[in-house]
Order: sequence, then structure tokens, then C-alpha cells
Amino acid sequence: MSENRQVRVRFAPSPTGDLHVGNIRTALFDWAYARHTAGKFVFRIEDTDRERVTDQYIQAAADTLRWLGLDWDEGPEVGGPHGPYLQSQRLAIYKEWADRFLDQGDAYLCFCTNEELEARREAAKESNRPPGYDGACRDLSESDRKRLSDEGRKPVIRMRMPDGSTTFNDLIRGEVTFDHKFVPDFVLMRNDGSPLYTLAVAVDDVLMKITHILRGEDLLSSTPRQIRVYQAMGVKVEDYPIFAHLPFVMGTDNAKLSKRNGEVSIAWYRERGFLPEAICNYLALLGWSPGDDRENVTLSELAELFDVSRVNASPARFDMKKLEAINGEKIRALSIDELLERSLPFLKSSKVITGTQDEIEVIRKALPLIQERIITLSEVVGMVSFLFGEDVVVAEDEATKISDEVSRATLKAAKEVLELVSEWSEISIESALRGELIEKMGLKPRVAFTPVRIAVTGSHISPPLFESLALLGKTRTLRRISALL
RNA sequence: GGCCCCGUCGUCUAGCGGCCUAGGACUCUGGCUUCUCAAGCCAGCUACGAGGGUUCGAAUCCCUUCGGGGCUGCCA
Repeated sequence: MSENRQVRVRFAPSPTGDLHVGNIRTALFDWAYARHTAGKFVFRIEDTDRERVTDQYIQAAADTLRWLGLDWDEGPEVGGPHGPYLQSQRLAIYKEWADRFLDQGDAYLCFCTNEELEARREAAKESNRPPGYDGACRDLSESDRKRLSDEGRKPVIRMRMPDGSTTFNDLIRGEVTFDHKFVPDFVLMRNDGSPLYTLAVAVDDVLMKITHILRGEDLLSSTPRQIRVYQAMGVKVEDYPIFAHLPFVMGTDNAKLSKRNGEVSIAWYRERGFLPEAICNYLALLGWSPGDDRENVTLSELAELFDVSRVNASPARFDMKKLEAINGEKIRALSIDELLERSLPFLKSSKVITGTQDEIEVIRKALPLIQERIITLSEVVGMVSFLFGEDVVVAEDEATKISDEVSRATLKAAKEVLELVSEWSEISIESALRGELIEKMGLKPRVAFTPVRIAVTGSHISPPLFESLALLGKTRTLRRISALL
């Protein structure tokens, strides 16, 4: 392509469900490449034959991209000079080009029915010939076409693949060549006038002046067909988009990540309290690396550093543990105000709080205690819920941990000494408890505090005890201890 | 089956002929710290799929082989 063209990259998902991890990794790299080169990031919806689900899909997809911080320069909601950006609204354009290919002799009408094709494919397979289209309708005469049409057959438009081969330079894989013997003539348009992916994608990329196509490697072998469309459109070789086929994101087994082998929906991660910056950071490192040992990458750093040539050619396994580790790190890096703001939706939707000022103040004080103990935002809920309500539910297995004599004596002593604490603060609580249970009774700290912890928080795992009691208040602390005596 | 892509610790990766007795991160194991759980700190385990070349020298180049994946649609 010409060196001085402005870079234009597109993310073009098809509306087959929620945006998933693989989609987003592609979107992230598309975005990063566009931003890195000061180019344009185009968002396009590949909905050639699914008009009905489009509206809500587009909204969800746009919402997800926005949430992640991947802003687009052209596309749904923002428009742009090369729209519309929904393929379902561009049907006339595809038809026009298909007709033109027909006129030019690049494409031809194919009257074969699905059943016929299938039968011939089977036969070809059995006799060890390649299973692609056999070219039956390639050189039909005018009278042949009339006869077939009179039979009531409605033709599709099929692209003619000339003899020879297609070679292109993939930014990630280097030079790739396909012999046309293995690239059979393909359908551009169904007999109802709807376009197929190969037609629509190529036409749109040319018309939208896309310069770089970064997409999944599953599309690698369809590239010669797309290039064939460019040729038929009269695009000069130097103006062809440049391809970069990204490796797959794999599940825990060795298959492409899907619902069956992992959590794929970005919405799922969002609902669990994964931070968008953590998802982006993790995904950026999946198949790409900045080259040094840095693991912490923000979106703006990614935009600055991203280079397609540093993308790995081999597939990468999605590792939840590492995502969690990064998410935990990002949470710990948040200020309390940020953490509060991001936690609130989880606390409200789980009904732990309604959102009053008093409740929020309690949360604000509790957050520093739990910030380093959570790996996702949704865990805030379980960590702070004991601070609300008069009583706490002590589960059976927790209760049995402290049903012995020593524990009961400890609780009793704790209650008595806490009753005497006049200024209810973390420091006075700690000195009271330590003085009584550790020094006087001679208990090990672990033995001494566990009963109190369980009685008051409901679990042997909790935020630091003295701070927790201070937040809870004297009345409820004593009430809960008494409940177990 | 055919075509195409891929192959470094369990996982993500660094590595582009000597700096590699292969580095980092996550995981895992052990330890320190400690009121629990975390966090933090320290230590440890573990990898160039195999076989041939080329070269003074190969994880790095070539070939073969094995393994994995994708495509082979009037899906995208």
C-alpha cells in the first residue's frame, strides 16, 4: 500500500452473542494499532443476514467497548464519512458490486441447488478429489441459463477464481501463499440478494478505506477470496489492506476459547467485578508483549507501545488465575474513593446497603481493611455484610469450631472486658482484649481471637478484628458475643 | 484426506547465531511476618516436542518427523 495513507483499522464483530474474550482481544489490538499510528479506529457491525437482533446487540457491544475504554472514531452512535456502519444497511451496495462483477465476467450465475452441491461434494470426497465447487455453472451459455431459469431455479452469484495462486504478506506470519487449486469458486450473493461475508467484508474494507486488517487467524484461509474481490473491484495491488492474523485465545483444553471450556462473555467478568483496566492489561499480554519484563500496562501505554510485529504467532491459553492476580493488583492500586465508587453498584444490587450516607460512610471506613483481601469487586459484598444488621448468621461449621469449653470461656471473658471499654476505638479494644485474653488468661492470640471473630463476623476469616469491632460498635459487638454464650 | 497456520517452564512470555549453566510474570511448594484471611518479602520446582543437518558455536538457520489448531459452506 502507499506509505503515506492514514492508518484505518476496523473492528467488525458479527452479532452472534455477547462480545467475548476473543473478540475483545482483537478489538483491543485493533484499537491499540490505530491509536499507536495516530490512525482511525472504525467499528462496524457484520450483520449481513441478522437484522432482527441487531439493535440490542449493537447497544451491548458499544457499551462493552466503551466500558473497556476502547473508543471508536467511526461507527455506530458516532457516525462517520464512510457509513452506514451496519452491513444490514448496505445491502444495495453489495448488490451493485456483485452485478458489476457479473458484467465484468469476474463472477457468474450458478444454478446448482444445495442438494446437488452436497451430493457432488460427497462424491468428490470419496474419489479423493478436493471437495470445493466443481465449476459446473462456470461456462454456461445463454440458452443454458434460460433453460435452468425456466426450470424455476433461482441462481446465486458465484465468484470465478482464476488459475494461479495468491500470495500476501501477513504482518504476523510472513509470506503466505494459497494455490487456487484449493480455493474454489465461492458464492458472493444468495438468490434472495443477500450478500455473503466474503463479499460484504471485502467491499466494506475497500469502501471504508481500511488499511490494516487485524483479525482472528480463523479467517486466514479466506484471505485469498477477499483479495479476489479487491481485484474485481479494481483496487490497485498497492492499495490492498495489509493483513495481520491474530492467534486464537484458547480455553483450558486445547480448543479455541468458547462457552464450553471457559468463561467467555465479557459481561460475565464485568458482573463479577473485574476491572476494565485489568481485563485490558491481561488481554494485552495475551499474544503480545512489550519486549521487556513489564507486566503492568495501561491502555495509554499500550497505545504507545503496541506493535503488530511483536504479536506472537502461536495461540495463547486464557489463564483465569493470572487475570485474577492482575485484577487484585489493580484493585489495590485504587484510591479509597475510587474503590468506593466502583464497589457501590455491587453493594446496592446485592441489597447489603440501600445507599444512605451513613451506610456509605461505614463502607468507606471498611474499604481500607478489605482492599488487599479481594480480587474482584463483587467480593466486597461478602467482606462487609457483617457490618450491617443487628445480628450475624454463624454457620453450623463455624459455630462448632468454637463450641468447646476454652472458646466459651474466652467469649465470656471478652464480653466482660469489652463491656468496660468506655471509649470504643480500635486501640482501646485491642488493649482490652489483649490485656484480658493474652496476658491474663495466657492464651495464644490465635486461640483468643478466633472465637470473638466468629461470634462477631460469622466467620473465622474476616477483616482485622479490632478495626472490625470498632466499626461495628459496642452494642452490636456485645450483642453478638452474648448470642453465643 | 487436502490446504494453511503454529510448537521455549503447568500457563503467558523474553530470546532474533556466542551476553542462555535460558530471564520475567502467574500458578504451585516451602519459609518469614502475623489476631484469621489476605497483602508483602525471601527461597525453590519446572521448559527450548523429536531426529538430522549448517556452523568453531544453535532455543535461534535448513530439512524431516511428531504434535496441536484452523479452513475445506448459499456461516462469519
